[in-house]
Amino acid sequence: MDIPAKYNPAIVEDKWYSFWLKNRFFHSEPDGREPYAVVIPPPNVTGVLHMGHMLNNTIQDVLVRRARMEGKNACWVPGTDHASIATEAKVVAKLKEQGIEKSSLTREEFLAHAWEWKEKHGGIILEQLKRLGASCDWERTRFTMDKPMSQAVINVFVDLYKKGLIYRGVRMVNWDPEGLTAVSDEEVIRKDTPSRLFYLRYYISDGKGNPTADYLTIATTRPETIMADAAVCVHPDDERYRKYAGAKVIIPLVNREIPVIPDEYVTMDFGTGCLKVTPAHDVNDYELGIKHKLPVLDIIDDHGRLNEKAGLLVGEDRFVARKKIVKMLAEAGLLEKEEQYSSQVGYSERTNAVIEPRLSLQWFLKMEELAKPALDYVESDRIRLIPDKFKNTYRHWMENVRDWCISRQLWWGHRIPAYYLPGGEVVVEATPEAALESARKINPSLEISDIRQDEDVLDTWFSSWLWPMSVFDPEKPGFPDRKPNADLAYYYPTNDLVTAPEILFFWVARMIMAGHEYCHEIPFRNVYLTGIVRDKQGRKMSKSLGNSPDPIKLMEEYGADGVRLGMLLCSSAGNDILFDESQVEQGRNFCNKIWNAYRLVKGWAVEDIPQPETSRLAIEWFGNKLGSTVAVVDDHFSKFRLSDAVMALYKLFWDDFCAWYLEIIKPAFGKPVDRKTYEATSGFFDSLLKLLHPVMPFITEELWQNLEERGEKESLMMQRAVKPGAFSEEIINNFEDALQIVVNIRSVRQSKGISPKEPLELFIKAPYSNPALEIVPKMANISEIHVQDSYDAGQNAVSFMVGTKEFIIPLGSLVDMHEEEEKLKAEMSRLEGFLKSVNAKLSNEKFVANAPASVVENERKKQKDAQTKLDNIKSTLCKLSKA
RNA sequence: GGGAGCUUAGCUCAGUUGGUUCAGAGCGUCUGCCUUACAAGCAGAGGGUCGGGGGUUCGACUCCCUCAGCUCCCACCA
Repeated sequence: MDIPAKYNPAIVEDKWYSFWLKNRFFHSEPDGREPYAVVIPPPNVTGVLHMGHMLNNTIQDVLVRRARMEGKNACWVPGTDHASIATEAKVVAKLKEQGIEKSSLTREEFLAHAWEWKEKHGGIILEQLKRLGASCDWERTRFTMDKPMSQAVINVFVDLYKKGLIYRGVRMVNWDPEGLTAVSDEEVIRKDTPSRLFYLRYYISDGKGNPTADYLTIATTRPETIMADAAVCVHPDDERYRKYAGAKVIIPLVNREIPVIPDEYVTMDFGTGCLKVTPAHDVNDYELGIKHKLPVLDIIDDHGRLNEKAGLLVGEDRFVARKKIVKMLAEAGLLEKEEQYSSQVGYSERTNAVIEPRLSLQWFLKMEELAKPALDYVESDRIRLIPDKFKNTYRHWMENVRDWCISRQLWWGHRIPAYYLPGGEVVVEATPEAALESARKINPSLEISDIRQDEDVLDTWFSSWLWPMSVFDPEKPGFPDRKPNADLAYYYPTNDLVTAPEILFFWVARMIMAGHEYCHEIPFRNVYLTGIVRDKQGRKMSKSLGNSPDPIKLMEEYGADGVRLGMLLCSSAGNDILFDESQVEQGRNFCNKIWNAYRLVKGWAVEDIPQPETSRLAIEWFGNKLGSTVAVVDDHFSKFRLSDAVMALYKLFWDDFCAWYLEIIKPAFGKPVDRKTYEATSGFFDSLLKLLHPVMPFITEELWQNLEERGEKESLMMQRAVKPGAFSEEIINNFEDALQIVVNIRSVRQSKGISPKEPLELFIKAPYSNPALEIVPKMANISEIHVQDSYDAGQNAVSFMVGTKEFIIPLGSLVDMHEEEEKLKAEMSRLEGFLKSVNAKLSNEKFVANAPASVVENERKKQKDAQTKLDNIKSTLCKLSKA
């Protein structure tokens, strides 16, 4: 035999992927068929494939390939995201390695570097997806900063601004002192961080700015911000501090007077019940400051260092300053005590720097109006979240939505199309020329050089929220009334979106908003939320932990199909995935199983000889089994129960097809197979390959191509899917009863140490008729089957039951009759107990009255079956005791 | 502190309006096999009082309450 015993994915995968590409099988254009569209969650343009991508894209590919085989016009649009902050951080780091500081470059120079980086690394992740077998329409590959895509972003900004939904305002933002940009609330990760709580003395002023002997003690974790204090706040009901109403205290070291103000915000039993209010550096304090009209003093600069307004420790980093000021306070006798304290500190998701709450001028998008219809779509199930538990989370977020800070102090991204006039006025237009025109309405003498464009770029998500529209028709977003182009009209709304729950709000919710605003439509019908891929210990896989396997290496070792199957087997929607290499190993083993089944069938000589009855029976059974399993698999897929669907296919192939069907029809070694059986088997193989193809595209294509002569442009991926077939439960049940008999006989052999080579006889109590019984002799090495009224227990025997029937195998001296008797007695008492509970149920009038008829009927059947079994056992026991 | 969710076999998970012989699957484990498709394999077996307690019901893994443990989201007491 010249087919190797082990499947080698390496030599197969490249071959077929190139073949698919060459024939443009992935490409889609609008036509008369029903469309099926999926847009990829665009990965970071400079990213590399990680396990999350593997899972996500495997699922998308399975869905897309299935739709394609169902005859739909499937279109999976790939692309990448410019990921402004992440990419800019990478470019900055790269430049630093080369000894170039970002600050030494102009915007244009920096962007030139960034584009160069993008051109060099931008394609990597998409190339990696090809290894996985992703059937994306690569001719439609998009990048969020492509010219037309960018234009869409700008147009939308202008449109929303003109609708009054975008505004500029001073807000407390999450400042990332490392990335030197504001980040959104969602990009801040709160982590329990051990810190210290310092108790500081603020002496009461005598009214002339001099300290009295009396003082208030406040607790703070941020002593370095005392220079920015605007007040000390106490609870109005706090007896301890009532007498200080209207008093002033003196900030330690700084010696500036600030008022003591009352506010319910203070928690009396935390710390000392006395709170220092620092409006510029804390969100709550800022709110308090507005309420009590306190002055705002900002003492921290962009880099997180104290600025000249601090007066003390100018130029020191905030954390260094903290240490130093504590020392100074201690030396001045103003530090009462300090204690360990664990508090929630915000960290930047991108740079991991401690977030500094900071006041700054930013662009915001009003969310309330946009959120309302987006919530309705999900509430009314026009958009389905899978699993639907995420509806709750989604609702909670949409009902408490806050305005979206959309400006970022970066260069890599879509530059905000706002232009400032010398007089400070702002105009927002899509182009500098249009801006000038608008500006001239304010001041007719202006020239283009007089207006200055905003330096900031837009949040990345402000472009990705248009993705499902702009990949098809970049002109459309920004112009709600324009007619969609042919692509958008045909593919939109898309069908399924597969993404991670962590970006449900970042991305999914906002796409729904944008879709409503600009297409008056939903962007997709189903949102399948995958789990987070974690390692065996439940830790999220991440580069920093180093606990993530390299997907490319994994595919090299186990094959893309093996990895795909491994990922799918353990992925139920919304649940996190505890990744273990053994799952991928299982996938590889399954590939090998398929490979060897093919090897077996392909190795047979076919001759025109009579078909054995056993083969006819097996063919009849497997045909029915296949029909029923396809229905089950389709049902699982329709409910996005992917791992169940895949497992059903796995068992159909491994257990039903290989372990039973092939073993039954397999001719003796060296003997030919009859033509009828061969052709049926070949047909089954064809169906199985079609069923498995969406899950394991490479190996199935390879085998399908070899199964028969194929045309030059024929491909399995373009074949029609196998439809659920009509099936007879009776045929399936009869056959599977026969299989159960085989299993029981094998089990008897194993437990009694009888070789499979030693033939045995089987006795069945009449009446018994099951056409499938014919397979038993071949599969269990039974020399004769006797169906007769009674079995004379003159010789020792073991028995077993399948259904309610009893089967007996005479074993002579091999069997320990005492042991058999004990076994039967144990079974008898179990059955008696069971019967008792069934009888109790049936004699309960309430049960008979209240339970549905079918349930009662079933109890009656249980009763009858149990009774039959019991009778059988009793009569056997009786014979045993006679013998 | 508010909200959501989870807890079923050694591991990962199913269990679909409360009712089929319903306590399941895969992997792992154990036993016996290198039986010419496959040891990445074949055959067989064992394994759980469904987190604890209470309640509703003729009937609860399933519904309610409660306790314990875990996860996530939101808000944050400085």
